Amino acid sequence: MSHENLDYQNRIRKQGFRLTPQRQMILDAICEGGGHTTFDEIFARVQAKAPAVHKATLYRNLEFLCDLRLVVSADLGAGRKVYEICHATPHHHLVCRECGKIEELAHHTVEPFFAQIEAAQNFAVDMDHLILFGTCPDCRNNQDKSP
Amino acid sequence: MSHENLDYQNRIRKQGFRLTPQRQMILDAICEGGGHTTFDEIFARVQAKAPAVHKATLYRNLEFLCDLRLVVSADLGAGRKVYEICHATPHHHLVCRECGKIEELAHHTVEPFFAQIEAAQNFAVDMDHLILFGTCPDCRNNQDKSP
DNA sequence: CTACATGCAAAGAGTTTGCATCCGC
DNA sequence: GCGGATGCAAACTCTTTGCATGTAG
Repeated sequence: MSHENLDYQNRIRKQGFRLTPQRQMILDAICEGGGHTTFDEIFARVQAKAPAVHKATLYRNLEFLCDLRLVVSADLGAGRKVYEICHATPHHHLVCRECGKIEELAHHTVEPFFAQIEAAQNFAVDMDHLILFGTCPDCRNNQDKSP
Repeated sequence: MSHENLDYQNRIRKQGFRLTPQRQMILDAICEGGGHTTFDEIFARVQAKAPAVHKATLYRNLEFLCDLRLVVSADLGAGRKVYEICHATPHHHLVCRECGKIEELAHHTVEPFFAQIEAAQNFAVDMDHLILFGTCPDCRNNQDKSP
């Protein structure tokens, strides 16, 4: 989940914006999440390195990085929101209602489903970040054992 | 989108809860939404009839009605949350990003997709209210005409 | 008459904004 | 040095909670 190959330095500077240490640390902190990270996790990681960084700066920069499409955010509902480095291929998530664990769902699994909706109803679904709730394999096992 | 056939009076009273005028008005107001209604819309409709009804009462009752499964809520992300009367069959929605229009998506279209995920990853998707964003047929036509 | 509900106000959490200062370019 | 970015604090919105009063059953 590295962001080194994104040429983010130039993509920020090209438009007259500045590559501040805070922005670099924030990008690093999102990468450390290994895929999806909450605001609080990012904030904790940044603060560990630079305690002076303010929450307002993180709010402003998450919006900024999303605008530049260096980062994408996904709203899990119920106030839960996660951020991750933006990659070329859209990908999706399965969120367990029991334990909160997040699994990945490949885009090629989702694509035929969207295509089917388009064929049937002429509605072009455009979700680069689908979130599906349910029960993960582990929790399904535990439920079977203790009904 | 009537709720008269839900036997909601008894379903509330059976468990020792009370059928207050406020609760009736709130149920009515959700129905008026014709499918999905935001908190503010419900509040405005209730206040039009009874200005004394407090926001806290609406918060408490929306949670209460969702607990009793008389109402379901769907989180559209970005702070957008809608409520509607709960019906037997789960149903899903296609939301147009351009015009905001909401179309229905039949459950039998969605079911095989969930089954496929379960077969592949052993993850039991449990969404009785899937929301998919995209572009509706009308807006797709308009886009073609003016690129 | 009893316990659940309501209205009110105040507290709480999460996020945004105005402004002086700072610093990348 | 210019203009964008930061840190700070205050403001703001949205939601929840405690409590006295009201009222459905």
